[in-house]
Amino acid sequence: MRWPAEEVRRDELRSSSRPRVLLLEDGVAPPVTTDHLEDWIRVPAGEEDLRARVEGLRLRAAARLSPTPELDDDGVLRLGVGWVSLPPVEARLMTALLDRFGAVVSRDALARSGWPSGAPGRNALDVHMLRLRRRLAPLALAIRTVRSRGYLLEASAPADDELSDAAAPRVREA
Amino acid sequence: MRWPAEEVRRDELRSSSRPRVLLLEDGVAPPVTTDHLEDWIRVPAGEEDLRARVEGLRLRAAARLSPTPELDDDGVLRLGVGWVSLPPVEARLMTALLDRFGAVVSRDALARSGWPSGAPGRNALDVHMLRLRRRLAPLALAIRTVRSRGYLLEASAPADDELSDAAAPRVREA
DNA sequence: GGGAACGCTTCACAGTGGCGAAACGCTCGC
DNA sequence: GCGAGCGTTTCGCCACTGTGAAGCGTTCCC
Repeated sequence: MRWPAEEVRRDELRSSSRPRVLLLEDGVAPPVTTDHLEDWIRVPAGEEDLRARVEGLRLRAAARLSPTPELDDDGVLRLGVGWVSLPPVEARLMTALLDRFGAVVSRDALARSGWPSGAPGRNALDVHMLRLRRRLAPLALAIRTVRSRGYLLEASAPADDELSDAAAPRVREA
Repeated sequence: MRWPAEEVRRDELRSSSRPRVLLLEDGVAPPVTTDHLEDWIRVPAGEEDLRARVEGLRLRAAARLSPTPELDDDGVLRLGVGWVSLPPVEARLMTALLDRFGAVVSRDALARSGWPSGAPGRNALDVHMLRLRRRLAPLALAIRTVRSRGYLLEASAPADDELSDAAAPRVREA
């Protein structure tokens, strides 16, 4: 969109939380904003530069809609503004889950990830998954069980999704 | 900073979650990232444009992290309107925490920062962290323990929010 | 169909070690 | 001497981890 010619449209997009790139006409001062979904570029500009601005903005907007949790080297798991600290074993388990975020990770792979030098009793994994679930709840992350296959990490669905779970189709492999 | 000449420095800043503006040299492709704390501009560029990029980034960074406390050379720590004075050892510890505001600082790093010429007993650090906590409380700053990892400095307000918003069942473990 | 086997969840309990906190004593500058 | 800063000792709680076992629904097999 053009700026400041299309100021009205900018405000509409802003109020509906949609991303936008302002094309600055010559001699116009750049707007300074804290809005993460807004960017600007002075025209004329290279095709490549414009594309980079749009693409970067698109990625950030997507990341905002389905935020990916990040686990740093100190065992701190961050998602949005919140964070929790994970003890060593659970941090390693979490790494395996994050590597395949949204996909199934087998119990075996989890055990190898959590205890690289040999797993303890079989039940240890179960207990740690339970503890991880409880730690993750405040961040709106959920670990789903895929029976006889493994576990899957995903963003916690809103409450209504969980309620329908009882009568819902089980996640099964075809 | 320049790009891609200073790529190493870019990565350092990224990993410590600090904002940065990349100055693109002629003919270089712009980087596309989801990092909210990074921006870029192609040089040569107008002084005004550069300032707008920096200022926008600064505002976003400030909005993301709460206001950053400042420690002067006399051991006076200021945040907003309030301030406290820190004795030498605690001032040095505070420097280490501020350098990585919001991230975990290991006990080891803290000990090296607090006692550059060799650390005293093991528990001296614990006691000083306790004393720091009490001094920081009036400024609404909190030092969080990340067990077996280190300590983390943050604004103390967020914690209350998180506790109150969670309608979760009380989670306790023996 | 019905019972046994299986897979997962959850609780209860114990050992180990990290950390919090108080109390005490020493040193240094005013 | 007095008070602030600093370090040590000591005690105790609790986080982290692993084990055993109960509960429950699903799957398998006769």
